[in-house]
Amino acid sequence: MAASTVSCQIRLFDAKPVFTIDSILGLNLDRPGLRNVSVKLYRPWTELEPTQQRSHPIVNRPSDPSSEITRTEDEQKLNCKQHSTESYRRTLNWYIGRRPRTAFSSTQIEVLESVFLINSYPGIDIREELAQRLHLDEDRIQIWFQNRRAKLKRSHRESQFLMVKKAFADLKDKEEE
Amino acid sequence: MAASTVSCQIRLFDAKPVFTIDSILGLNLDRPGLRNVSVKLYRPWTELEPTQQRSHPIVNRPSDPSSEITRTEDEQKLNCKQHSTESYRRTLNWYIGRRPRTAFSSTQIEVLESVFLINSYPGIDIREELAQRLHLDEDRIQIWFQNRRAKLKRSHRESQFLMVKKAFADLKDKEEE
DNA sequence: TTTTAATCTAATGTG
DNA sequence: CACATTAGATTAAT
Repeated sequence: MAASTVSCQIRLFDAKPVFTIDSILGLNLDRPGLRNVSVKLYRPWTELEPTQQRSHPIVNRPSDPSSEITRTEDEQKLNCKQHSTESYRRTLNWYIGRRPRTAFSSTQIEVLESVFLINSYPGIDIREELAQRLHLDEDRIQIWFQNRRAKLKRSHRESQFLMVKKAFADLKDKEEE
Repeated sequence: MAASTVSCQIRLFDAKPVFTIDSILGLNLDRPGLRNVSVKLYRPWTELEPTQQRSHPIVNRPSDPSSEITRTEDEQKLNCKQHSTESYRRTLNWYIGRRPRTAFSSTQIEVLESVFLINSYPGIDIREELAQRLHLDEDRIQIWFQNRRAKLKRSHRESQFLMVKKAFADLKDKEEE
């Protein structure tokens, strides 16, 4: 397996890992003309092959379940983690082979929200039925419920934070009387 | 009998599928008011406390009076000008529920662009340092980089589109010869 | 009208 | 599955 060619691109970012803000600003201010230091910039999307670029399936039409996009193996290959810990590598994978964003219709959202009201942890059976009814993949249903739960939790945390904040404010007002 | 009331809430999620999707949808149609799950959003800036945390929520102060290029001319104009309409704008923003648009100073932009040149995905540590240096919230820094990446990507897409377009045009010219 | 800060959320990776 | 993050899309202020 001639797999050694894969890793070279990733190496570029690990090679020069540390730029302090000081150095960046120094580079910018002191030598404005010399900014073209041969540092490989991190612009993953500029290296996308045209063949992989999907046209623009921005709107996923519900009546067309055949628009399913299969995961490429390239992504797995790029997962070659030798000694990483850099966030760079993660984001690199996120650019390549990302599924086109699904745009749920309002009626789909309506149904999903209704179900969520009753049960925010639908089992596989319910998810499958929803998928069939809404002409969506079961994957999308599952992701939707995950994101929806996260949203609910977030809002709960935030409202709690506001309540605590207000409690403190009230306490302070009382002290001043 | 009284003790059994406690457990019901915890069991909600592993409960048997008492609700079919049909019944849920029926419920949805019959009682559309139930659908509004209005969650409390986190909008701290909408709380108009008399004790302002920031002197100017709209326009940020120029960062360093000590070591900077005197670019403050336009910014001073801005500060004066904004005063008359500020309360109105605040009310409007409260009504809309959107954070007042942050106006970065030119020096802030300069620094951000410099860092972006080197690293368009700054980690939390760099973002925090930038926030401290530029007297901005780390939130704003993160949003700025998100938008900056989107801008770069957009411009890249557009230039690619133009290139493809031109390639087609050239091809056509050749055919006509 | 154009640019871009802000928002929302689908998608992705990790643990 | 929760969680943190990112990208895509849109809104709204300049």
